Amino acid sequence: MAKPTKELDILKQHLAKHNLKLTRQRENILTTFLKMEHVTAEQMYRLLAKKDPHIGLATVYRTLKLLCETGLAQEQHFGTQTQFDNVAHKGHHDHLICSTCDKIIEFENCQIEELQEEVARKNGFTIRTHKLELYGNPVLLPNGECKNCGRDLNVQLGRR
Amino acid sequence: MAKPTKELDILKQHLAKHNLKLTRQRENILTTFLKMEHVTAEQMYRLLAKKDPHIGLATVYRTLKLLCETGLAQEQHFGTQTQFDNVAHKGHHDHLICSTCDKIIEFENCQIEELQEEVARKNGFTIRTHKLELYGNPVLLPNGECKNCGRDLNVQLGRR
DNA sequence: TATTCTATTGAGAAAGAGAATCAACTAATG
DNA sequence: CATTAGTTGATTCTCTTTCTCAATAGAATA
Repeated sequence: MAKPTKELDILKQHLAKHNLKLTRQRENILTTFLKMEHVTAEQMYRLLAKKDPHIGLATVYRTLKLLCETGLAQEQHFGTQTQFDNVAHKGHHDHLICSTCDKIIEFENCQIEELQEEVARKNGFTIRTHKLELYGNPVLLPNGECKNCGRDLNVQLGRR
Repeated sequence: MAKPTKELDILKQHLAKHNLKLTRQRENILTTFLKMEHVTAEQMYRLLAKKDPHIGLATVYRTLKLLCETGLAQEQHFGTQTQFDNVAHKGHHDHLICSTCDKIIEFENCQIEELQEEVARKNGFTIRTHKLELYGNPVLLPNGECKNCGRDLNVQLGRR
C-alpha cells in the first residue's frame, strides 16, 4: 500500500478503510478547507455556496466532522463558537484575552509547552492538541473597576 | 462606607451602584450559588425549582450573568457547555482530556502558572483567570488508530 | 403607610447552532 | 450498465440562550 502524501490521499484512504465514498461535495469541502487556517461551519457553508448554491448545510457539518475523523481537522470551541482548525497549519499559538475589550493577543511559550508535555507524560498520555487562554485586564481604576467596561474587579483581585 | 465582607454585601453594593434592586430571586440564586463550586444555568434552575417552582429560567440566566458582573462568578465554556464558576472556591485546576473516551483528569502545575504570569506581565496584563486544556490519547493501535474510538491519529502524530 | 416610579419577573416566543430524518440521488463494484 | 449501499439536501427537531411584554414588586418619597 503506497504511503499517501497529500491530504486528498489521506481522505481517500480513510474513506476506503471505512467503506465510505468520495463525493464531489467532500472533495470541494476539503479543497476549500485546506486553503484556510480555520473555519466555522457557517463560514464554510457560505464560501461553498458561491460556487455550488445547492450545497446543504448539513453536508458541511457532516463533512467537517469527517475531516476531524481523518485527522486533517480539529474541532475547537472558542467561547460560544466552534471552529475547525486545519492541522496542516502548524503555527500554534495561545491566547491572552483582554477581559476589558475582548482584544486577543497571541503568544507562544516553549517552556509552557514543555511542561505540558511533562504533565501528559506523567499521566500516560500523548498530547494531541491543547488550548491555553489567559484572561486578564490591563489597567484598573483606583476603585477596582475596569477602565473600559466598568466591571468591578475587586473580588477577583482579592481586595475584599 | 463600611467595607463589605460577605458576598451578599458585594452584590448589594453592586446593585446600589448600578441602580438595580435586590429581589428575593437574586438573593436565592446567590445563596444557592455560593454552596457550589460551579453550576450550569440548567442545574441552577432545577435546584431552585425545588423550593420555588415558579422561578423562571430567564431569571436564572439573567442573574448568573449579573453575578459575573459583580465578580462573584465567572463564566466558563467547556466544550459545548457553559458553566458558572464560584470565584470564592480557589481550588483551581487544569484539565487533561482523553480524546478517546472523554475522561477528564484534573491537574495542577505551579511552574506553568508562574510562566503564565510572566507572559501576562510582559504584555502589561494582570491575569484574572485562565483555562488550560490538554487533549490527548493514552494508547494507540499499531496502525495509528485510537484503541477506543478508532479515530485515525497518524496525521496529528506527524506519521505522514 | 400610601404613592409613585422604575426595575424585575415569568411565560412564552424567538433565535441560533447543530443533529436527525428521509426520499431522491450517485459513487463504487462486478 | 445494473445493483447496492452510502450520500445528499431540504426540512424538521432539539437544545441552549436571549428577547418580549404585561404583570409585579422593590425602593424612594411624601
